[in-house]
Amino acid sequence: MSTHPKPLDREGLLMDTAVLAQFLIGKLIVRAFPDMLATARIVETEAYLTGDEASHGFRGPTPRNKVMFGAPGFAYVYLAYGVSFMLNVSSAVAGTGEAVLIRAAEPVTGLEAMKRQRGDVPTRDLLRGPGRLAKALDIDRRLDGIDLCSIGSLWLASDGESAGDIGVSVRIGITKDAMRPLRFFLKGSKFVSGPASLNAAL
DNA sequence: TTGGCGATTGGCT
DNA sequence: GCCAATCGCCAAT
Repeated sequence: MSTHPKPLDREGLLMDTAVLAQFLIGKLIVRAFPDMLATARIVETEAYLTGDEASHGFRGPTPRNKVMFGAPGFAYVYLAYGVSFMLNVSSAVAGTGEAVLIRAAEPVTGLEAMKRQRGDVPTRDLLRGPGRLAKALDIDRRLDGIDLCSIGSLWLASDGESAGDIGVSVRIGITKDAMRPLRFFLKGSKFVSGPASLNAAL
């Protein structure tokens, strides 16, 4: 039984959402499976802001997106294209509808549990892409609204290691407000998703 | 009550 | 590279 990594402090997440998206690169996401802990290092995120037409929060709070309008550090989980779940971290003070999408991560521990969820895929592809990440970590709407700053079924932690160089690009898969530089990724990581043209290490 | 629309993925050409 | 699958959400009827 491995030790449970200490959750991030909620107060420490109160910052500009685009900055939080960069802050989360290199942090750990921890999933408690019945038989083991799975952990992964976040390597790719996107910020969704107030006044951002690509954001689910753009038209104000609804039953689906209400977590975005709550306090920071809670999970906003939704189903995309009727096929894939997306994990977001709520950001900014309550009343503000902003969030950070977790797009990809590098597996660290609990590979067996994650491969059990995903089937026979290469380790590199386990958490490469937001839908794959959610599937590997068994994340769905049951986890919508859970506290990511306390030990439970899913939380965020840090192992104290610095992230490395962070790259910036436009966000993937959106059509509105498509030119904003709000996607962040760990330069050189083979666990990052998206086209090589966006991931070039400049 | 309805229908148009996705913050994607995997399979096929 | 192209595209269908699949379904919850929500603005408009």
